[in-house]
Amino acid sequence: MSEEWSDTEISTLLNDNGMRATPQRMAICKELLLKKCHRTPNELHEELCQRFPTISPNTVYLTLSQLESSGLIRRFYVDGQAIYDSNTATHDHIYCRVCKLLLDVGTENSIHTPKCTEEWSIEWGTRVWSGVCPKCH
Amino acid sequence: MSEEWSDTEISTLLNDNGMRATPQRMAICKELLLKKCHRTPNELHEELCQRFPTISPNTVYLTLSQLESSGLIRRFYVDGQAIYDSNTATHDHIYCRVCKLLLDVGTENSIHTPKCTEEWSIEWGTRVWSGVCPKCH
DNA sequence: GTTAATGCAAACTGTTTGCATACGC
DNA sequence: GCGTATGCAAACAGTTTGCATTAAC
Repeated sequence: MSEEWSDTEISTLLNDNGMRATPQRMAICKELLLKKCHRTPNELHEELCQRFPTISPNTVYLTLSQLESSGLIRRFYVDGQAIYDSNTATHDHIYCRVCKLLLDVGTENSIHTPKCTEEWSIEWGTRVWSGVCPKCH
Repeated sequence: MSEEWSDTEISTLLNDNGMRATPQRMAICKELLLKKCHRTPNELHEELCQRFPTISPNTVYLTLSQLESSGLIRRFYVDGQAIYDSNTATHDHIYCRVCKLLLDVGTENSIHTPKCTEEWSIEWGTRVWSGVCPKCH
């Protein structure tokens, strides 16, 4: 994936995945896909409100759900809060339960799905390490 | 930990962790601690309602929260749902997104906290593999 | 023109809070 | 008896649903 996507490329990507390229969706994709980042639905909604003052949470939730179904983003939960991650490669996270900082952790050893899951069709997985970051110590 | 705990042992365990040994809490501990299992707060509440018809969700949530603070159980989230796990050893899970089956996965390789977290104080972590189980295939 | 996306509102679920009563220590 | 735990109710947050309007294809 290139760092800079043109509107046309994003539009094509959406269409290829059966989604119409509305301005709101384009903005969501720019916000999420262009950078490898974590966002909660609410964070995204607030960011988008600056450009689309009338955008509804509904639209954000629906779009995120469709992007996830298409495999373009992943979803997991920390402290009961949904987190969408545009880094779809298998990787883990560390989470500071004090300041809520959430970081990717590099996996120097490649991550293998466990042996006993051979009969399962595993789609993805992430581990969240919980603790306290250096700053909050 | 022995498989069979006496009421006295559970009572002592609670007191040692600064909690009073009420009948409701004893029941929660018997349900959760005696077996290595996963429970949602709501599942526990429903089970306990059979013996304590007036027990409130409040009591269940509070007790679970205190047990977690004491490190006697762990909490993580699947599909936005809190799961309490009485197996406090570091281990992972596989989750069937169709039938909601949740299983432990043995970790034949020991799990090390990642290198870049040396300055963090990591308390625990679990990975949840998502996919479809053999039955639902 | 057909069909899907949007925005608004209301509903819903899981969880937390406030407070008076009951009970473990 | 002191202080925490309980149960009830209400509040709350995140998310989902229903539906009429709008806009992409």
